[in-house]
Amino acid sequence: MNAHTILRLPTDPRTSCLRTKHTHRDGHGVPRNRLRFAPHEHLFFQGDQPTGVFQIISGTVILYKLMADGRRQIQDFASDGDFLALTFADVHNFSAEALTDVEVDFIIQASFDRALQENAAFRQGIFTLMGDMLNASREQALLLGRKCAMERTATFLLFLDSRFADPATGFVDIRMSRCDMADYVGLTLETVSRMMNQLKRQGIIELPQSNRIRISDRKRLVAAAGEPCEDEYASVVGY
Amino acid sequence: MNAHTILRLPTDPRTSCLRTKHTHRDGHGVPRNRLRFAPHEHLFFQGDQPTGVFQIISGTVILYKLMADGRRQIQDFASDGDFLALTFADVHNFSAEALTDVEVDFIIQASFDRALQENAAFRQGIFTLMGDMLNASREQALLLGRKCAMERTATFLLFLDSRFADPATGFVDIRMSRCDMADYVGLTLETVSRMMNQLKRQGIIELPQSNRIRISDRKRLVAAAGEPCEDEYASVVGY
DNA sequence: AGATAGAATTGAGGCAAATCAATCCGCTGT
DNA sequence: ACAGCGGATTGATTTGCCTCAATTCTATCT
Repeated sequence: MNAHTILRLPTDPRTSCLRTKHTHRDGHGVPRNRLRFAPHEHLFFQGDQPTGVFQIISGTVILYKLMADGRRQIQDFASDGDFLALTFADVHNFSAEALTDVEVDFIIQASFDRALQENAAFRQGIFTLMGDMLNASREQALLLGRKCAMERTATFLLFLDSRFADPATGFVDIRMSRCDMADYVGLTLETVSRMMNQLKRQGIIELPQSNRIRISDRKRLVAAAGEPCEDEYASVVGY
Repeated sequence: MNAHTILRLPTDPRTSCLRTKHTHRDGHGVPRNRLRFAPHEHLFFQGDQPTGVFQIISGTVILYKLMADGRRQIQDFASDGDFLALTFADVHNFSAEALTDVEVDFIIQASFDRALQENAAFRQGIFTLMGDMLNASREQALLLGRKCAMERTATFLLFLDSRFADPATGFVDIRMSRCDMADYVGLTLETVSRMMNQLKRQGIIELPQSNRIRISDRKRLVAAAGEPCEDEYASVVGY
């Protein structure tokens, strides 16, 4: 089942005050508060009112949407350097849950807005990041809308490798469960497990433990991921 | 079949010069060139190098990605007021094709970047728009990853209604084919057709012609679209 | 070491949507 | 009015993934 019980423990305001370490300032002079979250704690819930922006210092955060019956779609696994809650809406329209121990810097909305106004380099960085997030989301839409189970799984493993591989050994320590993977690629956990073990049997990946992977034949894995339209035609249009 | 032959007629530079009407300036003082495209013409292709930004004045543009074997995922139906090609990457990673007759304003990259630097109101508008696009894309991911055929179709019809309904009559003139719809919601055209006719038989929508719709029972259509998680818990967290 | 629990794997069967195929419908042009 | 064509609809069948269920594996605790 992808449906799962979500522990919606309301974060106690007193506790969250305790979270706050002393305010520091980043390279752009923006004041930040360092916060910590344990696995399964929520940074915010869908429906909450945004009060500021988070930047992840360490750890991984799951961004997801829920349906009424518990079906879950994971939008992203955010990690070091990523910004969360870059919204201009009046409510968050997804939830953010710590997958691992997480350290984040919290920037209150007013400080963030001011930095955006006054600091061109900061603004450029945020713009680029939003563009990247949009690209990633649209790539995920292609995966979810048009790829088969094996293509989805292979694509996801390439994503994991690009984000979390140990540069020395090439191994990826997978932090999320099969259910989390399934809820990201729009399959069931059983199907994800089957596809991964099929890739292992074919000698495309090493899977010494269930949460440890290495790509042993990248070319074949890329092929299994389903190729994008390669005949990319660069039209020479002189507007 | 979702695979379809794409006419990749390279836009002749001379032709595209002829497109250009005289430059005018918008309310922010940004220079714009009015361009026109006929149905099936491309504004740009996946893989092209971005040269500027488009804003749609009238008509509808399909944004889509292709896979090597022709599978297509439509990302968005962009219409009046929408901006296209708001990218900071060095290549477009989707294609943009006119669905109807289209009028757009083209803003060359340098002008756009300057406006972004100098004009706070313009910047705010673009920021908000990018946030909206990201939200829309993530909502589509939920649809593609976790909704069944009927939910997808109902959701899409609500989207059509919200964007294209005639405010006087409530009717929507559907401009795209069943194949286009299917490539947006990740189904086949046959399944989309079946779902729409099922909604018609149930008295939820009127479908006097195949390209004309009116919602007659919005409540039931919303229910058929699959409800989001309504127990949205607004945690009172005082960071 | 043995017990226990949670996660992952593996198998068997069912079902929703895809595929394949045949009309049907609404155009356009003659 | 009629033929011809592309798109939409409808039906029959297949299939890829889901569902349900049974082990197996791994980690933790006593």
